[in-house]
Amino acid sequence: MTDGAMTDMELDRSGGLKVTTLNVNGLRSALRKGLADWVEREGPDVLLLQEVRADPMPDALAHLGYEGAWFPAGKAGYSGVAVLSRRGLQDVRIGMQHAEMDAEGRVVSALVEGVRFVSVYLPSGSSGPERQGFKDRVLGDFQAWTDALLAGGQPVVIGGDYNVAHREVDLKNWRGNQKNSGFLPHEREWMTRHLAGGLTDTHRACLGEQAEYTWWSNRANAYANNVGWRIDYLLAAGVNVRDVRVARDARLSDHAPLSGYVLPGAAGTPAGEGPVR
Amino acid sequence: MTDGAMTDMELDRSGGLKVTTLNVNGLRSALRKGLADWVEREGPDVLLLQEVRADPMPDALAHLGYEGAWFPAGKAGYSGVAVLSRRGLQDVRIGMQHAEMDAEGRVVSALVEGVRFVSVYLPSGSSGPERQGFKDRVLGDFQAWTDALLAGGQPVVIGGDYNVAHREVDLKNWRGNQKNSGFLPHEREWMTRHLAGGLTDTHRACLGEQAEYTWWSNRANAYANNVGWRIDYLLAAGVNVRDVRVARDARLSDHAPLSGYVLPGAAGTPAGEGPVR
DNA sequence: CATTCTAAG
DNA sequence: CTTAAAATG
Repeated sequence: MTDGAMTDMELDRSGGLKVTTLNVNGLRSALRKGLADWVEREGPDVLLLQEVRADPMPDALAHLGYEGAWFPAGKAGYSGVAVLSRRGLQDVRIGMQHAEMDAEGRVVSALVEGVRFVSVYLPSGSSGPERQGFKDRVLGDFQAWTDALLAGGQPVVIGGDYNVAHREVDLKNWRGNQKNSGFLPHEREWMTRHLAGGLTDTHRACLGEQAEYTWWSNRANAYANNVGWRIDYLLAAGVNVRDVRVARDARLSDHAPLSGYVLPGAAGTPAGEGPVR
Repeated sequence: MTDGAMTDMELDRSGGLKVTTLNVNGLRSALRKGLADWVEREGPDVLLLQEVRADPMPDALAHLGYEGAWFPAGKAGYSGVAVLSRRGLQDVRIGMQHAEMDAEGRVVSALVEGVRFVSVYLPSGSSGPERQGFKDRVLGDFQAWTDALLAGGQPVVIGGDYNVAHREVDLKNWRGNQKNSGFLPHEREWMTRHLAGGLTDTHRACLGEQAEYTWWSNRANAYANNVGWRIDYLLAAGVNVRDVRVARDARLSDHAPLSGYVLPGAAGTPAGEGPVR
């Protein structure tokens, strides 16, 4: 390798942390579909899981060197998040001190090599007005929680299923979904404010204006027809996340894994610097 | 073929009706496992099904010429019986005029070529004292119902899951099951009285004292180890049922199909005339 | 349409 | 252990 600027293909990742976020839609199901092999092949240092839908499974990836911080929901088989790491795990924080969110196991975080990694699973509103009302309330509360987190000045990476597509490019049929949960105007505006609070949408920064989805409904032939939504995010503050990509072909759940490289020593610089409209 | 007495292997079955009884443990499941192919291959004229666990499925075997009389339980996905025939179906009787039994879809019958075919699914008592109490009560009521049916003098074939093994030879571990539902002394005595009411246990009549089971638990390796129970019966009054056999290898559910040939013109003669101790 | 849980066997 | 349904997404 030569001195000077490196292109994306020859990016120096030594010393960085590879991170993957994935809504597993049932960890046991994802394991049946080959999650362990995928993780072994891809080798993320940090794994942020959502919809674990099981009690803590410390043995699931222990043979690959991962330890975990688990936060199941109060109700069995429902929701639940985890942070797994093969580079150690410090200062685990269970929940976000929010009775309703924490009853459903929706936020957990831990420090890995000085970076706080957050796994978050924001509620779906698609089952009805009651859950949409819950979602609307907790979006504001989650924003307050991240504001406080960012105020600490420590580097932060948030990975998770937000159940919100931000912009028209983030779902196939944006016109037909303007009245559907996940692409409601106030949800999109909330996401804009969330990012404006100091978080970079690292996937969009790497993508430019290209369409790329992270979730496809199980109904119809959504996956085959690529009728998807980008509702999973890797957001970062005070740290660079490069080479973000979606493993569309992994098929470990109805979501695709979203991965990137967290590079040290770049605090404060938004990753990628792509245009975010 | 020569004149004179025929051996079992050269039995003349022309003009007879082949009947099969089978607890399908979910008709949709049995269809997935190849029930339609099995029926096409075996060609029973009358099919007596138990634990249908579905709303009536008139299309399931219609392509093979079967019409049916269905009696689902009030509760979806639970119990349910049916009589299917490819030789026509007359005078269908739904239930046994017993509120509790009929709420659970446990008895249905119809006339085929002058013989009344009954499909019955007697309750299991294995889930607890409440259901055992129910079972104990309805055994007597079912006996009263068959007494009345037999009093009519018409030929009758009853096929079904009785959830009772009659004698020691009818289950692998009779010693260990003397206190378990399905082999309780009073259940066995009830079965003795039931048969004494004028019904022939046609399978035992064909078997002699040989052990042969019709059900194997899904737990452990009951099937592989042949740790089974004979709890499904083909009982007959006023008609001969010959060549009764268990299709152990069908694997359409946790029960095996039990089939025999109902021969006409033999009213009043117990089938097979094997020793019943 | 897929997941997990439950009730039932 | 297996089924089907229920709740949830």
